[in-house]
Amino acid sequence: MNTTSVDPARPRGAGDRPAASRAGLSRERIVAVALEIADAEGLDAVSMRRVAAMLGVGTMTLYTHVQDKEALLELMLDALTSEHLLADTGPDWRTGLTRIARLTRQSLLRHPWALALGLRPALGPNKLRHIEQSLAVASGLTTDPAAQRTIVHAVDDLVVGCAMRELAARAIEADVPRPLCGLRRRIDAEPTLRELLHSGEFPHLARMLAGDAPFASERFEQALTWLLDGIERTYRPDSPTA
Amino acid sequence: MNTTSVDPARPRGAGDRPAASRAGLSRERIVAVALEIADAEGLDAVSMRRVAAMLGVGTMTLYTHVQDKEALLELMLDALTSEHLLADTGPDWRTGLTRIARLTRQSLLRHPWALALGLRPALGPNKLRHIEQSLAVASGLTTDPAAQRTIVHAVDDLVVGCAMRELAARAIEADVPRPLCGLRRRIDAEPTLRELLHSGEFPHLARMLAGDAPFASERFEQALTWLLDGIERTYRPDSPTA
DNA sequence: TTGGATTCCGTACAGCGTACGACGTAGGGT
DNA sequence: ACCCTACGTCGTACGCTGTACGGAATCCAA
Repeated sequence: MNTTSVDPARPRGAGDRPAASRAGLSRERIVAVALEIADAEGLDAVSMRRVAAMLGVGTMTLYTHVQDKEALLELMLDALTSEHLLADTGPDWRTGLTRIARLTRQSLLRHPWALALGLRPALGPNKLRHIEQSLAVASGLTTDPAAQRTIVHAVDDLVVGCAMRELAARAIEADVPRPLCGLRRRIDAEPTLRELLHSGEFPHLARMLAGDAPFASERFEQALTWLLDGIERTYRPDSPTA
Repeated sequence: MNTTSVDPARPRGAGDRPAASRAGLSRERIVAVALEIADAEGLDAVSMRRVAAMLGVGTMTLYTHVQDKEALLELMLDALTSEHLLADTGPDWRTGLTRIARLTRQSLLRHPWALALGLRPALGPNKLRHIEQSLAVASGLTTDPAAQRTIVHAVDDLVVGCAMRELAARAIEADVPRPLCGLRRRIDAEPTLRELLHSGEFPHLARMLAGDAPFASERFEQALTWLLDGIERTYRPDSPTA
C-alpha cells in the first residue's frame, strides 16, 4: 500500500479539512456543481467562491482545474449541449430535424442561463457531436455539405431565437395561464406605455392584444413547419407537401 | 458669487465645476453616453462610475435619473430599437418583412452588446413601434391578429438567432476573409478537438470543413427566404412562387 | 530518502452596484 | 427680506466579484 491509503476512512487528499466532498477534485465535479447552482438559482449565483464552497474547497483551488471563470462557463455550455443529442433521429430528414429542434428548445428552456451567456462560441466535443448529428440528418436531403450547413444552422437559429423570446416572456411571467398576457399586463402596468397604446398610433397592436394569443410552443411549431416547408420546396420540389 | 466659487481651481461641487458637460443632466444624456461606451468598448465597459465620469458627474447622481443599472440597460435597448424602424416598408408584405428583417439584423450586428443582454423583456415605446410596424406589414397577408403575431415573431426570432450565431462566430474572428473558417481554425487550434475531428466519428462535419462555407449573410438570406416561402404557402396557397 | 512537480489555498487588490446621509441651492409662503 | 422645505448632487462605505501572488502541503519518481 501507499502512504495515503494507510490512514482510514479518508475522503480526501491534500490536507483534509473542509467538508465531506473532496475525494478527487476534478474539472467534471466543478462543472457539475456549477450547473447545479445555475439551474437552481440562475447564472448570477454562480461565483467562483460559491462553487468552491459547495465543493468544500478553497476558492483558488478551482483555478488549478479551470483556467478562468470564462472557461468554466464554456465547459458548462458544452455539458448542456450533451442534452441536445438524440438517440434516434427517426426515418427521414424532416422527422430528424424536427426532433432535434424540439429537443434543443426544451433543453434551452429548462436551462435559461445557457442563452444568457449565449454570445460565446462555446465549441466543445458535444457541440461537435450535435452539429455532426444534424448534418447527418440533413444529408438525407442533400449531399452538398455547404447546403447541409445552411439548413442545419437555419433550424438551429430559429430554435435559439424562439427560445430567447420565450424566456424573455417568461421573465415577466407571461404564458400562464393565458398565453402571453404578459405583454398586455406589462403595458397595462406602465402608465406611459398604456397611454401610448391607446393613442391610436398602434391599431394592429391594440387589436392583437385584444384577442387571445397563441402559446409560445404553438408559435414555435408553426415557425418550424414554415421553415421546413421552405427547405423542402428547395430540395424536394415535387414532394407531395411542397 | 457663492461660497463655493470663492476658492480657486476647484474641480467640483454641487455648483458647477467638473468638466464641460453638466448643464442639464437628463435621462437622455445618460443613455446616450452609455450607448457610446457600449458601442466603442463593449458592454462590460459600461459601469455606472464610468458613465458618470464621462458626464463629469458623481456616480450616485445617475440614480436621480435612472432607477437602476438594469433600468439604464433597458433604456439603452429601447434606444437601439429605434434603429429597427423603417421609413418605407415597400409595396407588399414580403418586401416589408424582408426589409424589416434585414434592417434589424444589421442593427444587431452593429451593436453586439444588444444581444449580450438579450434575455430581458425590454419593452419600450420603440419596441412597441417596431411590433406595430411589423404587424401592419403582416396585415397585408392575413387579417387575423393572432396569425400576424405568429408571423412577425417567427421572422424576428430567425433574425435574432442568425445574428447571435454570427456574433459568436465574429468573436473568434471568423467570416474574414474566408467565410466561417473560424470554426476550422478553432478546431485546429485545440488539439483535443482536432484529434476528435479526425477520429472518424465526424464524417459529415469533416466533409463540411473541407470545403468552403457560405457567408453568414448568404445563409441569413436563404433562411429568410425559406421561412417566407413557408408562410406564403400557408396564406397564399395559389401564389406563383408557392 | 530526497527533490521536483503538482495541488491546494489565505491573503490582497481593484473593480463593481448601490444604500445612506450630508450638503448646497432654488422656489414659494410669509 | 426672511425662512423652510424640497430637490439635485455626490463622498463614503459595504459587500460582492474575479483573480494575481506566494507559500504550504502533498504526491511521485528516482
